[in-house]
This record gives sequence, C-alpha cells and structure tokens, in this order.
Amino acid sequence: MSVQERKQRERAERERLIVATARELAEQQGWDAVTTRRLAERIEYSQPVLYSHFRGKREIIGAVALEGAAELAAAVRAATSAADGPREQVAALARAYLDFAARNPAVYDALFQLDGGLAYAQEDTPEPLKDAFAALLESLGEVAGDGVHPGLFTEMFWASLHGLATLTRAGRLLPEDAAQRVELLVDRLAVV
Amino acid sequence: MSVQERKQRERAERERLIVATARELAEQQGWDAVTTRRLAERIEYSQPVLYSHFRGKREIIGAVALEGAAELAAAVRAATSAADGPREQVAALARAYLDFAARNPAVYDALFQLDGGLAYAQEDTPEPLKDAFAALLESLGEVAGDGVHPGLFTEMFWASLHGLATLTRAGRLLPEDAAQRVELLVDRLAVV
DNA sequence: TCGATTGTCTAGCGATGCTAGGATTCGAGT
DNA sequence: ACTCGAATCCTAGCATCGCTAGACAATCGA
Repeated sequence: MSVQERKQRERAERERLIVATARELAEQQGWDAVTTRRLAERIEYSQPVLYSHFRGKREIIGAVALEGAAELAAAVRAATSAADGPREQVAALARAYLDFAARNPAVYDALFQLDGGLAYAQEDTPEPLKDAFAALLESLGEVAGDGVHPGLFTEMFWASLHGLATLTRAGRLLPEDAAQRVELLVDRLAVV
Repeated sequence: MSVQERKQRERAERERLIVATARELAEQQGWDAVTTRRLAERIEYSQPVLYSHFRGKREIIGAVALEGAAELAAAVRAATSAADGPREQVAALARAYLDFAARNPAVYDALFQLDGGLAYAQEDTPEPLKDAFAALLESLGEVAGDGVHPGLFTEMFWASLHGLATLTRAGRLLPEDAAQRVELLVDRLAVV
C-alpha cells in the first residue's frame, strides 16, 4: 500500500507544481505566454502530462483562480480584523482588495476575467469562491444600511471594487488618483 | 482624378464592411469566432486584404470599439436628456449604460475588456473615447457633491457601472437583481 | 521471471495570426 | 489602340496554439 500512497503523493505534488508554475509564468509574462508547451517545459515533463491532471488549459486557470480566491479571502480578513470601527474596516477591505488585484494581476485575471470553467453564484460554486464572497460579506454587511439586503449590498460594493481594479490595470484609469477614488467610494457607499 | 476618388470610396466602403462584419460575427458567436479566415470569407475577400486595411486583428477590434464608443455616448445622452432632475438623470444614465453593455456584449468587450490597441486616459486618446467619457461627465458632474472633483467622481461611478456590467455578464452576479443593484448604487453615489 | 498495467513521450492534427511572392487587373502615356 | 508599369489581390506557407493518438518503457503483482 505504501507504494501507491507514495505515488499519489508524488502525483499531488506534481499537480501543485503545475499550478504554481502556471501562476508564476502568468505573473511574469501574462497568461498569453502560458502555453501548454512552455508550461510542460518548465515542469520538465511533456505536454500530455498536463492533460493527465487537468482537462485542459481552462482547468489550470481555474486551479490558479481557486488558489487566488483563498488568498484574497485571507488578505481581506486580515485587513478588516486589524481595523477599528465599521468605516475603517470597510476602507481597509477596499484597499486590501485593490492591493491584491494590483499585486497579483494574473491571479486576479484567472479569478474574474478569464474563463476557468468555474461556476459562480450557484450551489455548485467551489468553496473557496463562496468563502471569498463571505469574507467580503462579513464586513460589508454591517454597513449596508437599514432595509438594504446585505448580500445585495456586498455584490454592489464588490462590483465597484472590481470595476476600479480592472479599469485601472487596463490603463483605462490613471493609477495616480486610485487612493482618492477608493476613499470617495467608501465614503458614499458605506453607511456608518 | 475621378477614378482615384472612386477607388478611395470603394476602399473606405470595404473597410466599413470589415468592421461591420467583425462586429456582427462577434455578437453572434463571440470574439473567439472572429478569426481572420472566417472574417475574410464573410466579406468575400482573401485574408491578406484585411491586412491592407488594418495592422492586425487588434486594430479591427479597436475599430469596433470606436464605433461602440460613439453609440454608447449617444445612448447615454439620449437617456439623460429624456429624464427630469439630477437624480433621475443619473439613474437613467446608469440604466442606459448597463443596457448598452447587455445588448452589445461584443462591442462592450472590444471597448473595455479586449486589447484594441487604443490609448485611454491620455492626450492621444481617440476622440470617440474622450467623448464617451464626456457624456458621462455631463450628467455625473452635477451630482458629485461639494468639494468632490467631477472627473474623479465620474471615474468612480463609471468603474462601478463597469464592474456591474462585467460581473453580471460573466455570470459572477445573478442578473435577476440587476435593477435593484443599480438603484442602490445610484442612491448611494449620487448627491442630490 | 513473466505478463499486464501504468505512466510517459514522440509525433501529429486542425486551427490560429500573419506574410512573402507570384499572378492578374487596370489605368496612363504614346 | 496598344503597351507597359503600378496597383491590387490571391495562393501558399510559416510558426505557434490547444489537444490527442499510439508507440514505448517502466513498474508491479503473480
């Protein structure tokens, strides 16, 4: 039995290597540079090995996305728990979210821009995605305001952050005033 | 001279045909289906003809984006001018914007998701893009609130709309509550 | 030690964006 | 009216993409 277990371990290890390498390559040179050939070369295996772990490139993107969702949730929770008062918590959340998007553009793309074959906003949505939304909800729900559904408010707030993140990174918004825009957004949206 | 003029006209006409066909194909089957071969076949010319009009696929996307920017600006202005009062103008603007994004997903992608090789937020930004932003600014500047820079406010509002548009269309947000989210956004962001 | 199963690789398919170079058409000048 | 040059267009091909079939080798159970 031990032999099989060792093989399973090695296989899982290789799968992590694939995901980590894909992520690394994407952050370095963008997702366009993440081709199955290059990826295979970097992990020092042949192309078909990738397909014994994932159905295709999409699933690899999806795996990076799930990894990123967990990190995003952790980053948001760390930021909010270190802040005092609802207003400051929300501001910290917004900054942490945008900071994550700016620091991990490829991961953010995998999560929200590319097709990773993941289900969103449904029952069969993977746990890390649900949890990332939950992390937002925890702080944002408290500033939704009277009579406003916390989930709906969170969705709207999240969408605003997402818009700022993507437009800024795509060069549609100048990054200089990013901080001011965040402050303005928090001031208006959060009811304290 | 007349001969040359006729040729120029025909050439311009063919360029319009390329852009219109690319847009049509993208709306029908998505941008992935817009390959140079399919596009060439639809316009009943060979592939290299495309490259005598545009540097490559990117520029074709860019051309569709510029066309879309003009339409978006017109749609926004039509909606705001038909509404009474600042609050209702902003709500109409938001609805018109999201409606445009939902009705013309491929054009919206060309504008804000794909790389059309266009410059944004700079001096050499094409006029239609500047004008689309100006259309937003005209109405949104009035509800920025005291001491808030109208341009900055418009950028933030625009980012929020963009986030709602993209997340909804990508299946990250359920479309059922779209209207509620818009109303909430307008209520919070617009100072009347 | 043998046979079967598992694991991996080489080679190749169809499709992509883009381009070189030849063929054809067309207009200008005599 | 005729020829020649230039503009115009197409055929064919390149490198690369995601993905897969089928051959080969390594490994395990008997």
